[in-house]
Amino acid sequence: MDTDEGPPLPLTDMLCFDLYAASRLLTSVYRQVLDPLDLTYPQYLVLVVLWEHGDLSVREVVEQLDLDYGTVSPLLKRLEARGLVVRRRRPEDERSVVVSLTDEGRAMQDRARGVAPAIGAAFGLDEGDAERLRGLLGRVRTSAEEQAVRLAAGAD
Amino acid sequence: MDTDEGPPLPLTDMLCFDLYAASRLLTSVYRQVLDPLDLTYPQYLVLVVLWEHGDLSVREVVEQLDLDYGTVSPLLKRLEARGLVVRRRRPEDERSVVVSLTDEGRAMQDRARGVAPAIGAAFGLDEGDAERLRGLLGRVRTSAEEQAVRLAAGAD
DNA sequence: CACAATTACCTCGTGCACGATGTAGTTGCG
DNA sequence: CGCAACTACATCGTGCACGAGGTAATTGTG
Repeated sequence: MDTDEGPPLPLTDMLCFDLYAASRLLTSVYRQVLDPLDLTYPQYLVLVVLWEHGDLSVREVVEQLDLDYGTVSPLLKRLEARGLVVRRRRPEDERSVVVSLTDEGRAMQDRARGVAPAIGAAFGLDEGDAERLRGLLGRVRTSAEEQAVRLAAGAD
Repeated sequence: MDTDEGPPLPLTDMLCFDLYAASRLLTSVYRQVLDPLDLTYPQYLVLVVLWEHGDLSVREVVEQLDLDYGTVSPLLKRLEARGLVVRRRRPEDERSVVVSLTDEGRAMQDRARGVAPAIGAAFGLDEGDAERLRGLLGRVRTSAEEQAVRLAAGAD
């Protein structure tokens, strides 16, 4: 057992702050790039998964983005108000709502062609380092997921 | 000729999503750990910098956390309402507001002793990988900062 | 001294982000 | 069938997070 309490500012706190700050900073780069398209980063993410997968239920969007219904629901409402997507109840299961791209939503894919390169430049990493970063983040996500479950179980 | 526009889902999009998802996930772990203390993650961050540096002006808190006045101001207001900090106008410069810990704010440091280890477990990285991740994130932050400036200059 | 520029801070509006709660619609089971 | 359990969504309240816009205090300049 390790009773060491570590330095006054433990690495984990700093590491988490780095992650938090880097995430906010990249969102701000997205903001600048997406501003001409009048899109936010989460809205862009929804469009990305729709461009890739076509029609999706709200549930599937929630799963793809790992977000809450309470976040995605009003987000889709705004995208629908903007005319980029439509929401329809599925006839064979009236609980389910299918999200589909409109023509304007599909056209947005062309207008967003410059987004990824600009973000790539923001990272400033070569392919190897980018892959390394992805690997480390993937391990963190897996591990944090487990820890979240562990804590939830412990605080029953 | 090179008409290659890259894969349909470029790595940068996925990498940024990984960062975004990892950041949210770790915040959710913090949420579970900080919930008994009735603190949010940004509130905890403010306390961390105050524990380390002692009295700070609002400006210094903003700089330490790389946040906006519009974010920090109400955040400090809530911390003051909870009795963890006090805000006083600096007599020699009435524009400046000094944030100080109360006794209760200092006492919170003891109660928060378990936070860092729990977060460390969430990362699930050994010291070497943690350092590597920090290094990569540091480079991303530097590079994204430059790109942000570049874009701001380009969109004048 | 006047007064423009700057600094430090606050407030407001919009959009996430999530937990809690509510509500139709569907399924499972005696 | 009757009805409890479950699923898919929506809504609400709170707290960031940031841009825009405002105010008071200080500094710089002629």
